[in-house]
Amino acid sequence: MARNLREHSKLGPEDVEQITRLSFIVRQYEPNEDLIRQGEVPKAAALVLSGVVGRYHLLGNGRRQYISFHIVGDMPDAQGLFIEQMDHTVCAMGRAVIAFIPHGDIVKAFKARPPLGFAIWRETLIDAAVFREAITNNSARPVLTRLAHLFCELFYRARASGVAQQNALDLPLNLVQLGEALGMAIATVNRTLQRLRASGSADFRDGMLTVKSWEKLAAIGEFDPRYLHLKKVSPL
Amino acid sequence: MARNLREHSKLGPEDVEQITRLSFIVRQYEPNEDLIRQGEVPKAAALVLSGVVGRYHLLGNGRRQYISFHIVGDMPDAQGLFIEQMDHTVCAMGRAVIAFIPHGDIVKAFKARPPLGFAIWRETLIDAAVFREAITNNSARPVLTRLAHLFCELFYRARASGVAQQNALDLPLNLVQLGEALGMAIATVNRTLQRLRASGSADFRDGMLTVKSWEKLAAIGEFDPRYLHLKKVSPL
DNA sequence: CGGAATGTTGATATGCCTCAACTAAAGTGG
DNA sequence: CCACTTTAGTTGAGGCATATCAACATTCCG
Repeated sequence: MARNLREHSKLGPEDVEQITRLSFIVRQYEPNEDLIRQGEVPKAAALVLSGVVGRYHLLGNGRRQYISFHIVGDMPDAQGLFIEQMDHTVCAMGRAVIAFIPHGDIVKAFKARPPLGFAIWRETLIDAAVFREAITNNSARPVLTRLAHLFCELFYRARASGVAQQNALDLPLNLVQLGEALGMAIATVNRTLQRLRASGSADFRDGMLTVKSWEKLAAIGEFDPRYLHLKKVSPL
Repeated sequence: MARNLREHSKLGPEDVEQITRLSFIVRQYEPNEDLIRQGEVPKAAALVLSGVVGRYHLLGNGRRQYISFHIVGDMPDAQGLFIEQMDHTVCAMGRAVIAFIPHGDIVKAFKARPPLGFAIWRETLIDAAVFREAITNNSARPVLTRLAHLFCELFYRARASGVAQQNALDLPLNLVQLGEALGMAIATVNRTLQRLRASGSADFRDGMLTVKSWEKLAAIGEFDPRYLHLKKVSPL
């Protein structure tokens, strides 16, 4: 948690120490299991220890719209600290290990160390920047660019968190879920994935993303990482 | 500002008093004038006193993707408090009057009255909820629903802020901007507007939205206001 | 071995985009 | 005050990207 917050915020030793004093419980989730549902009132904040979690809106027809994906170190429902009722659901994409930190503890830590509160605030603000980019991605870009952009973002963030291997990333998503994130039909996801492969930029299969050429992928995805507000990362 | 924060957060008299002590400067903007641009580093936060402002991403082809619209009482760039560089531009849609409050003053106010900080934090979190809804709206809903949903949201928020007349709202947008917000071509915006009119739910023309039947409009837009996390508003 | 989940492919349909022409209103300069 | 230009909106025709549907392949698992 400290490492990830430091990826975007300045924290002193006292702040880090304060983090280590937070109480928490850990739980493992199976693929597709929900951590917290739309309408519920969270009492603790989730911190991803391993795996990938996603957030989604439930649609009228029973389908989902995935909003964002989160990897190690992310707090996918930090907004629950000050918004009582969940307006979306958080679920494990693959198997995932999650730490839950009681809201009360976090707020107490803010009082003791305001910079810690600012760092978590900042985390929620970066979250919002990612949402903004998703609006643009899904509204204004053709499917190939859209898919490439998502892969760029996830790979870049994974590199920043240190969970990506040199050029590969565990991404436990299937075609349906990719489609529900990007607003495209499953058949289109499939064909677009093949176009990406053919371009020699990236290969996604069996929940594993392999970046063949970061340059090409970033070009296809029109990816500019500044919106992530992270420290510089060498992408490859 | 106090009225709008209270629309979603509890503030004591001391908090409100603290707000009145903030220093600020006021400026009027002409339609389409930018308040702050992508890449710039804001030193003050904008508060909308009158008019409508929008946020947008600049796309490769020179077009825009509008991210959100903001009305009286909103702080459209509160995220600038903790994110140095703007990843999008904020501009006036129609004529607008804006108050700028120096970041330093706001942070000082947080130190004096933490609930005030939490209220502004909460404001940025509601912002994020609006973004999430926009992702779903633009990715998963057909054009008629999409347009109706946007109108529902803006009208509902305007009612909460007290700027809407009984059933009408000044919405200084043209078809191009509506299209750039919803990811649709201008011709489609036009035809969809006509379908809305024909449905007897709402009429938008010359920058004025008239809600003929809130029930119908909310049904067409599949609108559920809970994601706005406001106190109950009687919509009509 | 059968069944479920996931991915693949082709054929067809369609919603929306693009383009282009036209109207209407508003602003501008002689 | 009137031609002229500009801007915003409207409409129709045609095309295309993507959705939908259906069949089939593959893998996994009990």
